[in-house]
Amino acid sequence: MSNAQLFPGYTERVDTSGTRWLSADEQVTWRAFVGSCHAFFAAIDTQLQRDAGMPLAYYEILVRLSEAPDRQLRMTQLAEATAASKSRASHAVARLEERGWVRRRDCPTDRRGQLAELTDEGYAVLAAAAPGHVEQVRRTLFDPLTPEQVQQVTVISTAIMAAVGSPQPCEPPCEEDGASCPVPAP
Amino acid sequence: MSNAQLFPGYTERVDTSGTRWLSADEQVTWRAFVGSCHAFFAAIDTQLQRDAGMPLAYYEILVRLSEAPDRQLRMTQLAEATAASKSRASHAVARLEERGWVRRRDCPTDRRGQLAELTDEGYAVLAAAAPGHVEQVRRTLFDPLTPEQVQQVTVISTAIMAAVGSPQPCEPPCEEDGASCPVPAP
DNA sequence: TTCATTTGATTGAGTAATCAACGACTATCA
DNA sequence: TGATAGTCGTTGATTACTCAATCAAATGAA
Repeated sequence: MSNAQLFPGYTERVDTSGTRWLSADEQVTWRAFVGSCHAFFAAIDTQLQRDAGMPLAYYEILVRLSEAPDRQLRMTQLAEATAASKSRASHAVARLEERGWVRRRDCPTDRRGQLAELTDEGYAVLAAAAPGHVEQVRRTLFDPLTPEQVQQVTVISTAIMAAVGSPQPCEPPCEEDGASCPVPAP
Repeated sequence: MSNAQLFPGYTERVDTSGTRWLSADEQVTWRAFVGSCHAFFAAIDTQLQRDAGMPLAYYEILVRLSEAPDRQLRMTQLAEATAASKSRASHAVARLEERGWVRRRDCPTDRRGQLAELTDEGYAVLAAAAPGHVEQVRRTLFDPLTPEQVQQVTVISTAIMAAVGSPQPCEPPCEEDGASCPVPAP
């Protein structure tokens, strides 16, 4: 295996294996992207863990439930809404249930089904966590960017989402959706 | 706790608690960003796991080692280079050592220190994994974006990194760095 | 009806990440 | 020299995520 093949000097080109290696600029972009995403979500998680005792993934579950009619969601819907596998949703809800923030109910229309329901305590915890979390998102995402850059984040995110082949970016609910006073998330 | 306080109707404003809630547009941006990052890195990990039997975090360790002089790095340097804790680096290197891709050596100048060294087998595994990984990165990040948007990714990532307060985006090494034929990464 | 298929959700095993605690060594300064 | 503080790296416990297997109920075709 030759070095030339493995290390084409950061020039934009295709080698004998047909690989379209990254150019020097693309390397910079890629590493900046990976590094910033890592640092960003680590900071989000650290703040939430410290101030609310939960990671972002759990926070998102509480948010989706808070936005749902009657604060209830079928397990499968919850999994889809949080971009998680059914297994992950099931495990996570089990933990949240231990803390008393979520409760499981039998689905009245499908005896296989389960409804995850946000408890009053869960709602209170979410409401208490929201301001600090939103402030953290603002400080590290919106404040450092210009309005044009924020718009670009939306456009770029949508393009990546489409390329990855995922359903679509998860929209916040409409106000007439029947959601019962959701916490403003994010 | 009032709903008005918790759910200010997606208008941009500050409520009585002083929280700067997200506007409707910001909600869309935030959810698109979170969703696309999640989907993107999940796809990257899926491809690497399927075709090379390792997650991105392990791939990055092999890349940093491949770029280092003598393919060696002190554990602390490796942790910094991969934006990981020492603990995480230590655990990860232990797994990679079990697979024979990395070897530990005593540091000659500091008897507390350990050097993680990429083995020939590890290098071969990395070289074999690189084309598929780079192709995945291209398909899901660079191909769907315009050159201007790619440039914006760099600028925006740098701004976020600075706001998070992390050292700086990890640069790819210069060619005169003494690196021993690194795999082109990412 | 009966049987096969699909869907809904959970479980358990295996792997990975975090956190706090620790042992070993170095550096500094009296 | 000796005491103290700091650095290097590992360990073990806890928690989280993934994957494959499983069970139960609904669906649909013969």
